[in-house]
Amino acid sequence: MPRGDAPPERVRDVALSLFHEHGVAGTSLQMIADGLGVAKAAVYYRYRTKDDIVRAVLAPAFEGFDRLLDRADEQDDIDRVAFVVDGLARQAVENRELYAVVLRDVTAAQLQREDGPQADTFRRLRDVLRGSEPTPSASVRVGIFLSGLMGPAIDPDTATLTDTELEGAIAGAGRALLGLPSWNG
Amino acid sequence: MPRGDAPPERVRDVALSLFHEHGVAGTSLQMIADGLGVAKAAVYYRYRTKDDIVRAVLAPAFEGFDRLLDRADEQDDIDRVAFVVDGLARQAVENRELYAVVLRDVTAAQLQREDGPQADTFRRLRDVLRGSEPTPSASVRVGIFLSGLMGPAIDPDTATLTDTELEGAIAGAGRALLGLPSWNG
DNA sequence: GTCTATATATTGATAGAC
DNA sequence: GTCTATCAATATATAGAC
Repeated sequence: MPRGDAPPERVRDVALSLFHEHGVAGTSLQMIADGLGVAKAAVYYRYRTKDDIVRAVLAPAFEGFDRLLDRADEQDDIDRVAFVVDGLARQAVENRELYAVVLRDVTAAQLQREDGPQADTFRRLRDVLRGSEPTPSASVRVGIFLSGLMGPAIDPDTATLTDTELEGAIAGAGRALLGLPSWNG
Repeated sequence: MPRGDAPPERVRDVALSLFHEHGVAGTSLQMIADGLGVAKAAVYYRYRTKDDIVRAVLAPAFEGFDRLLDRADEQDDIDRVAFVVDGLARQAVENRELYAVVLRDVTAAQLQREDGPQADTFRRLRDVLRGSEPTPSASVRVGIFLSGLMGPAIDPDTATLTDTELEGAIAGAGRALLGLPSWNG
């Protein structure tokens, strides 16, 4: 790869790390360019605005959500919630930084609200997780699970866990929270 | 109250609302001054730097945490976790915006890491909630509860709940998550 | 205590050379 | 495709009048 080359994929990687560390609003285009080792204008050649970069960084998370929800639709009603809980646990662990930004960052949340399809995806997620009994208590537990999902993934306290251990622990916690039978008890 | 008066308490209120809506990094001193209806220099007369404002806004949350932990120390071992869960649920509901910023904002989290006492408070919180069996799974569940705590409090989906309902639902979810007997079943 | 005016640095974004 | 140079706007913060 030639010197100074900054393909869109590398821009996304560097931007994601910076978004995770400093937040979207706390990350400037200069910081992204510095992280890539190029000038600002080289980044603007790939993306027209900063918002375009943010959208490109966040998009894979929503593709993951949508794929998971589509497969969940094919499950039996009884297994559906557990299927989504397990899938979210796996995706959150596999892509810790991305999920932390998507689920925590206020600027990212604002963009999501302005984007119809992404807002729909979150609605679908909440509907499925709420299950057959949409009580207020169930809505609260869904909210805790969704916003708590990335907590352990970025918590220094649980940083020593392997991906497999963390994924199992998050899935188990999600089942306990949503009143599902646990896979190990 | 005379025209243009901006006591420190009002600065904190306006700043907190802006931090909650735009994030700490996404909030400028001009925005705070505009929200107060005064010039920037009037805000600087009360606080020397923007960081000072952020610290003044976040401080009450840590005072609340510390008070709760001090009272928890006086409880029997058996009741201690439930006592902290209930207390956190109450405080999160009573001060939704503040807890959302403290528990979600990346810039706020950075300030917390740089501040020894605040980092200690979070350690104490995690230690108590983890309970007598500090397994990795317990650590994960504590992480989910702490980072999920403010999810329902700012979720439009559960915005129609009264404070009492929401507090009860969060406390119940925390008990289910941390393996405690529920107060209502 | 609050104001206007200002200083200096950085922001997102563009123009044009190479 | 990447650069330097530059734009207008905004950032934090200060000086000094009232």
